[in-house]
Parts: sequence; C-alpha cells; structure tokens
Amino acid sequence: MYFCPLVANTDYSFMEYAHRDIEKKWQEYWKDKEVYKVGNDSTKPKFYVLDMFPYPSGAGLHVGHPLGYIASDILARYKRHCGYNVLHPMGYDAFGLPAEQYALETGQHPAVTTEQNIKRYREQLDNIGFCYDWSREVRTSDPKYYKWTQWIFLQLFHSWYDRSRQKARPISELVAIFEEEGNSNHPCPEDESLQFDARHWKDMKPAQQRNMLMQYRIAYLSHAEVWWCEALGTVLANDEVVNGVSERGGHPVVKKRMNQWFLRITEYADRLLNSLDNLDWTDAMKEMQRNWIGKSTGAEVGFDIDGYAEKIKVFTTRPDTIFGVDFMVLAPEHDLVDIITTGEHKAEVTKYKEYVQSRSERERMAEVKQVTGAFTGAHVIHPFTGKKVPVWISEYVLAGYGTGAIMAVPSGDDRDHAFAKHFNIPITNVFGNKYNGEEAYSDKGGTIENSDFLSGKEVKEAIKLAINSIVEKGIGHAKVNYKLRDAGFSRQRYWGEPFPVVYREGIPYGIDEIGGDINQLPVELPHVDSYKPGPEGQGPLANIEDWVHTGEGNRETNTMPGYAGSSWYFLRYMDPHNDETFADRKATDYWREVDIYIGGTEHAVGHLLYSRMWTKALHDLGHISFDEPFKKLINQGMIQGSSRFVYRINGTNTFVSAGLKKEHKVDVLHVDVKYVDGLELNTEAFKQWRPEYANAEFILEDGKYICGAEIEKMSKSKYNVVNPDDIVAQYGADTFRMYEMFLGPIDVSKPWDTKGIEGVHRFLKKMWRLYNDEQRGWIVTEEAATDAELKVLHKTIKKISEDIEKFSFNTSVSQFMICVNELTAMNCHKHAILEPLAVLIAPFAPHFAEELWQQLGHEGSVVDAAYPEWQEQYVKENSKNYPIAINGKARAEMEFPLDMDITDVEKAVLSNEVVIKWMEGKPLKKFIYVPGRMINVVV
RNA sequence: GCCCUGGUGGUGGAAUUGGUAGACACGCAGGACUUAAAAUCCUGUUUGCAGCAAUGCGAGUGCGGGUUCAAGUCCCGCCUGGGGCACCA
Repeated sequence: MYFCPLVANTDYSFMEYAHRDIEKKWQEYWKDKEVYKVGNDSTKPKFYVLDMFPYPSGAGLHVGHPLGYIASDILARYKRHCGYNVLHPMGYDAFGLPAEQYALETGQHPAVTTEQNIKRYREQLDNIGFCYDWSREVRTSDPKYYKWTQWIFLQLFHSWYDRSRQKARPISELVAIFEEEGNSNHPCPEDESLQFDARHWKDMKPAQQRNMLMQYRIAYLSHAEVWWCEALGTVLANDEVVNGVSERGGHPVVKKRMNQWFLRITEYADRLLNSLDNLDWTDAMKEMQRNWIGKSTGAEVGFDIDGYAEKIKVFTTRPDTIFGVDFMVLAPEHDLVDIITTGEHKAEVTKYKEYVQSRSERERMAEVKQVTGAFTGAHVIHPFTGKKVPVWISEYVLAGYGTGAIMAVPSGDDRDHAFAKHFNIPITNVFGNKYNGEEAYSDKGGTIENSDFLSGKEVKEAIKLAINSIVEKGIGHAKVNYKLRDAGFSRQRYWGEPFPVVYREGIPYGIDEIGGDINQLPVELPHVDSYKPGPEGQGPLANIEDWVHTGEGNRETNTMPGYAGSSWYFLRYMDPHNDETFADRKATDYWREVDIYIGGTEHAVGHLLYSRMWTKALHDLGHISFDEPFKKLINQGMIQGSSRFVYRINGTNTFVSAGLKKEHKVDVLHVDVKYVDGLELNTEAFKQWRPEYANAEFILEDGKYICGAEIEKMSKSKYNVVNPDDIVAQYGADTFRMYEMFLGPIDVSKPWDTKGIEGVHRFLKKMWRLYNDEQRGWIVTEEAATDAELKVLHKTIKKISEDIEKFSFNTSVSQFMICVNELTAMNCHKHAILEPLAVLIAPFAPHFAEELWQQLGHEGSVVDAAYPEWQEQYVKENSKNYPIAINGKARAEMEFPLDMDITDVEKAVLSNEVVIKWMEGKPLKKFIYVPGRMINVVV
C-alpha cells in the first residue's frame, strides 16, 4: 500500500512537478552563474531583442505588462539556442510627471519613490524568470545616464540641417559657409525669405550672429503658447484642457507665451517618411507615422488684401480650384486678424476670438457639425478674376498648420461648403454637373469647369497649369507641406533632465562653449525642498537661486521632456557603464539597430518618431553607423481587466445578488476581483476588505452571492488588477508565462481571465509525467524511438520554430499540448524524444526545462543547448485522406497517395458509390484535384 | 467627422492564407479510481430535425449582396465593439 510521505525528502521534487522549488533553485542558479550576462566580443552573429522599458509607477506591474516581456523573452532564448549572441536588456524610464505629482502631494523626493518603485518592479520581473542581462540596466534618471542625454542635446544644439545634403552638420561649418557666401544656398528654416551675404554676416554683432544661428540649430530656442495652470503648477497638454479648465481638478487655465526649446524634427520629415518603407513594422503602425508626418503637395499662394500692403498667404493642395474661391478663412489667432478687421466688425471679431481662446483643439475638432466664424470686413483681390473676396475667421482653421489661412472653395470642400451655407455666402461651382448644390464635390477626379484657362482640364493637368500660372504672376509657388510640427522640448517641471545651458545677457550657450569641457556634464539635478513652480510659470528649479546663478551665467531652469531619455536608451544598453562616451563605437558597430522591438501602440507617433530622429541625427554627425533604431516592431495588445460588481441596496449595508438586483434600488460598486471566484463572491473575505463592510448582510440566490461583471481597462481604481505575483505564487512562473502566451495572438487586446490557467498548469504536469513518475521516479528509457514517435517530435519542432519566427506563441503552446497528449497516448518515455523536447520548451518554460535538462544528465544550463532541427523524412506524409466534395459540398472521404496521378484519382473517385449517389446520374462538368488538399466533383 | 482595428460555439481562441469551420484549452455534463476529497484518467459538448445507436439530412464564422468548382478568408454596401486624432485645407 502506498502512503503519502509526510516529509518532502530530497527526491521529492523528482517525483512531482514542484514548481516552487524548481523555480527558486534555477533563479538562484542563473544569478550565481551569471547565465544571462552577455559580452560585446563574440564571434557569434548578434541579435538584439528589446522591450519598451517601463515607467516605474507606484501601482507596480499588473498581468498586462509582462505580455510583451514574455514574448520577447521567448524570442531571446530561442535565438540564443539557435547560436546567436543575444542582447536582451531591461531598464527604467524613470523621469516623469506622476513621481513629481506624488512629490507635490506628499513631499517625498521623486528620486526616493522612483527607487522604491524600481525595486518593486525588479522583484516582480525576477519572479517571472526573464533572461535579462541586468548588468546592463539603465535608468534615465541616473546622472551617469542623463549625462549623455545632455551630451546628445548639445550635439543637436551645435548642429544645423543641411537641406542640400539632407543631413545634420556641425554649426561651425555653417558659420564657415556664412563667412564665405552668406545664406544664399541655405535658406533659413524659420523664414525662407530672410537673406544675407557674407559681408552682412561679418557686419553683424556677435549677439545678432548667435540669434541668426539659433534659427538654424536643430535644438533651438523659440516661443510657444502653452496652457498654464496656476493651481496645478504645470503646463498642460492640449488634451488635458477641457472646457477651458484643467481636466484634473477643474482649475482655470491660461494661455501663456513662453521661451521653449524645440527640436527641428520637421527638417527630417522626408527622411522619416521615406525610410519607413524599409522597416519591418505593421502597416497600421507605418500608416500612423505617415499620417502624423502628413506630407501633402500643393501650392502656396499670396492674396493681396484690399487696401493693405500685406498679403494673405495660403497653402492649398487644390490650386486648380482657385476660380472657385468664394471666401478666405484665417485662423482666429492669425497675426493679420487685428490689422485688417474693419471698425464695424471689431466687436464681433474680438468676441469670437475670446470664444476660441477658451476652446481646446480637441473641442474644436470634436464638434464638426457646429459651424462658427466671424467676418472681418476685409477683402482680398482674386489674382485671376480681380473680384473682391471676403475674409472670415473661423476655428476650423488652425494657426499651426500650413500658413494658418485657407482659400475656401465651397463647391469642392465639405467644411468650406458647410461654412458657406451657414453664412449664406454665394457658391461658385467649378465642377459643372458633378456638384449638385447640396454636397461639395471633393473627389480628385474629372475635369474643372467654369475656370477660365483651366476649364475642361483634368485635375492633375489643371493643378500643373494653375501652379505655372501662379508662378508666372509672381504670387506663389509649388510647395510641399507637412503636418508634422517641431517638437517642443521644454517642460516646466522638476523631475527631468536639466539642460546643459546657461544664459549670458539672454543668449543661451551650451556649457561646453563656456567652460570648454565635456567633463562638466552632467549638470546634476539639484535637490529641492519644494516642488512648487517658480515665478511666472517657470519650473521649480527657478526657485534655487544659488543653483541658477553661476559665475558663467544663469542656468536654464526648464527640464527636458519624458521622451528625451527614451529616445536613445537602446544605444546605452550596448555599453552602459562607459563614462567617456554614450556608447563605444565598437559596441554600437557590433550591436547596431534593434532587431526586434516589442511594445504597445500608444508610442506610435511619440517615442518611436523621436527615437528615429535622434538616431538619424547621431548618424549624420558621425557618431553611429546606422540611421534607424528599430528594424522590426511588434505591437502587443492590451490585457483588459474583468471587473466585478456588488449591489448595495440604497441606504443600507445589505448587498443583493446580481440576479435579484432588479427588485431593489441599488448602488453599483466595484469589488476587488480577488474576493470573487468566477462570479461568486467570497462574502467572508469581502466583509474583511473594509471596515464599513464588516457588518454587511447579503441576499443570496441559490445560496450564493453572484457578482456582476464587465470588461474594462485594468486599473487600480476599478479593483480589477491582477498581480502577476499572486499567479506565480500559486501556479509558478512557467505556467504563468505559457498561459499569457496561450491567451491569444500577441497583438490582440483581450481580457484577463485566470480561470483558463488550470489547463496550462495541467499540461506542464502532464509533460512532467513523461519524465517522472509519482511513485517510480525517473522513468526515461534509452529505447530507440519509433517512427510514429519521431514524427510527433519533428512535427512539433517544425511547428514551434515556425510559430516563434512569426510570433504566434498561442499556437506554439497548443502544439506543445498536442505533442504531449500524443506522446502520453503512445506511452513514450524515451530519451531520444524527450531530450529535444526539453530544449524545445526551454524558451517558454525555462525553469521547468532546466530541471528536466539536469535530470537528463547534463551539467550546466539548458540555455546554450543547440535548438533541435526538424527533419523532412520524419514529417513527410505520403498519403492523404481527401475530402471529396460534389459541387463544393463535402460528401465522402477517400485516401490516396500524395503522388497519385490525377487520371487515376479521377477514376477512383468517380467509381466511389457515395460519389455516384450524389452525382445523381448527371454528367461530369469538371474534376478539381488539389494535391494534398481536397477533391471537388462538379456536375 | 476622419483614420486604424476587430466581430467564428457557453468562454479564450484555431483554420496550412481561397480548399473538410470550430484545432488546443476553459467551462459544463456524465463516468472511472477513492471510505471521502485532492490529483489523475475516460466519454460527450456549434445548432435544428430524425434515430436506442453508429449515423444521416439541413443550417451555420455580425447582416445583405457578389466573384469562384470552392469564401471565415476576396469584392461591394450596411450594422456593431475597441483604439487613435492635430477639423490638415
């Protein structure tokens, strides 16, 4: 008789799958032996697998975070088995607003809370058994790291973009050009009409020269309007302002013009656009970047204002419709508005401008059907017809795009049409009968009508003719326009990288220009006692008098934005401890760009675009040898939470089960999912959750309290957060890893449901039992494998390898299950089959595989075991059980050798009695035979 | 309003990319083992009709059309969930 052993003897773990012991053992082993340490000197080919590093928030990791990390970990391990030297690092995007807000509330230094959060993150990550080389960890808030963020900023500050060569060059070379020939070959990006020759340049005062250079620098100082919220003490983003108040707290906000640093990313627009073609990213992702860059070709045309010397410049993609211009629209913020508005319209225009001031761009966008505007009283002269065209202002024209003014063609543009109808402006039809008077004709097809020399011409041809004519008249030129705007690079905050910049008499200098030494970097973030903003909307650093005032000038008190550190972190991992340079050239030449980058789509246009630009700039300036950061990009979907609700009867402490809630007036309350099993509430645990529930009473149905359920975003406030630690503690890291992969395709969003995890856990136990018997212990034999067993193995190797390459991890897990089910059915415990299988599963369940690998008699870790290769001879099928369809409907099955001749197949099929029955004596029309697939008989 | 995505059993999903729809799991139901439980194993599980049953016939991948010998997959038009947006002229 078998008795359950009372003590776990040393052999215990060899009998039963003891995930806790196994995982602890191997995590310690990996750490002690530095199994995941990666060198930069290797004769192996390199492979760089990168996760988007996390912002260490106070909430810790939830089960959604590791989804991408597990996928990349599988890939990294797989590539290592395949003989690559794999770089797979992790770090923290540690500067950011939440830490600062927390500091404002609690007075705790962001460095302290960030450190705590990182510690927590690290514990959680370690739990899951990732193969990160932690010796390469980076933190963007570490002075040793941001020293180089500041250094790169200085490189951008000390360079300009040469449009003729399409690359960044040192500003000193621009100075040499100016001294030689002025700027005739290098128009000023800020103002293309600005011209000077060499003598003019030499005549300028040093301050004037520096001002001029500022208009060329890639990192430059300019002005911008920002939403300033006094109460929150920060500048707010557009979408943080709703109805003219701050979204958080509802405090008043004002627009404030401030000195801001910018990155001249617009100069890179074309290159950022064109090199997308060579990237292995999803089409959706590329499309998002294309739309963001928003290249459009057309013309810039100046319209003379009746009675003024100024012109209204517009950009249009449809210069061919110029005869259909019925009015002009300026953005309400346009500089000319105040100049040209006539006396009688002043009041209305001012009132309208005030209305627009209070509206965020979000609102201006969301309410499309609402047409608003005001007439300025001014007119422009149509350059071809000489007619007077009224000038309006409206919020649907944005100051930031194009010239901030449009020529409105109501017969050809929906919004112009709505505007004309609303304000009763007569509409000129330039599309003949294609325009029906009710809806604008905005297609780019057909001919232009009623348009003098353009009448009867196709759109394409008409555009060309129109531009020619516009150029001839000297009123404009062909122009390429981009939606992309230069990137604001200043934040009025504390918890970010200080700028390595000091001002002398209002002129900014890189600190390397005045001290002359790069060793002055980093400019360290000083400790502050208060996180309150400085005077006049400046950042908190402005409050530290003795930090701001140096012997060499006054420091810049803004800090850099969140994306500064993340724009280049992938380079630092290559050589993270270098104090001489951001990364040794030998290291960057070896590792080059990231081979696989995994992360969410939320960074589609921010981080990913800035990284691309920084990489291109560093490449232009000769610091690295490649100009794209991320060769292949995989987007992981969001894991949503499944919230649970309880129903409290109004004014009582009695909770009614979901099925009975209609009989009462109830409050719907989120309940923490950890007190709910499926839909059934653990009422005792619930009572202990919070003091106010201690005396809760319940109205049950069938003896149970049933909760309501809903799928929502996983968040602390919804009590639907599932902590990976809990899952790992119960089922083990290997089960957790495989279950996350089994949930579905990596790129699809899906709700978390812990229920299904049992299946994966059972699978691992079942696989374990191929090697170990509960009572007999190790049961692997040295018997030779049969063909059937080899077929199962090689089929699995083939499927898993292919699936990993295409990131189809959910089907990989399925295949493992199929394989183990089949081997179990065959009662196969053979070394020849089970050893390769252990290697195969190592990327997915690394602790599990290590233990098996050791049991199989190997010294050391499984991570460097060669990945098994599948062989055609074992996988090959030589016959196929064909479905036979009659008129496309499957009616019978017949088995044929794969190489059977079609005429023989046809003969055999047509003599099958089921086939004969279904042909109902009708003549054969067509016989379709797809070898290896199916057969269709058409009658 | 525009852009991008998705819609397959009770649930998560699979489908060799145009070739037997529902793999693999979860859940559920029934059974075996056990004094009992846990663990494990076996059977069934899209749906309607017929049958004790093996099975047979019909329907079926959001809805309506179309292309094709053949459609979850391609085309057209709708409905709908999710995500994004800077009214981009």
